[in-house]
Amino acid sequence: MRKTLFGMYKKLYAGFGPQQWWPAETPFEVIVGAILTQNTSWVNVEKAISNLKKNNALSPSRLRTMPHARLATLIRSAGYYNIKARRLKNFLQFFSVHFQQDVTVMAKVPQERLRRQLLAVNGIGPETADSILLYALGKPAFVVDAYTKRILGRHRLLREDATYEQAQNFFMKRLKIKVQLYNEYHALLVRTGKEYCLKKKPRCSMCPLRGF
DNA sequence: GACCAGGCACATC
DNA sequence: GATGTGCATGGT
Repeated sequence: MRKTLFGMYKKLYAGFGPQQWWPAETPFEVIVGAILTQNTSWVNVEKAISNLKKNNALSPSRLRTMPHARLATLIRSAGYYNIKARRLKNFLQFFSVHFQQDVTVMAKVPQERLRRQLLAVNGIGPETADSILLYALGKPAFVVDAYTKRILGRHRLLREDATYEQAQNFFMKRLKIKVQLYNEYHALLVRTGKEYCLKKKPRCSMCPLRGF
């Protein structure tokens, strides 16, 4: 098969199988995780989330009304805990005012409009917004992250310093607009990135994309 | 001890 | 519009 982005997807899927993303029990937990995982490894986020659960704090009302210092302590393991506590609270304020803390209400807003609204929240950038749209709300937003750009860059498909929108358009213009495809593709890119497309010592010879 | 991780806002030029 | 910096823990 000629080099296509769908061909790349098939190679990844053949190599790794389904990734079962997003690892969370509820859409709200997806949103919290999306904010906590900013520039942070997922294992550290898992600890923070389980800590929130253990303290019965993982609900919109609890998080919104909890003192900043308390929240920061609970999410400490995720790093940047002061900033992330503020960002969570920014989102929860927005979530309360516009959607009555109800994910199904938020999901009724048309995708483009909702994306702009999310981006207007301080602390939510393009990747976090698209992660929420795709993995919490099931909307077809292709999520781009550092691994995505690195992999495209290493395969000379796009400059590694391309903007978020450039990388996202690169995928969305070439793939069918399908939630399940976007879901699995991003998860597979992260999986490959973690295991093989490392920054300093890439392990290309073992990568499912070798020879692509 | 250096390097890295499923970013983002903000300052400055 | 591009480029630099602060934010912080925990694993390799």
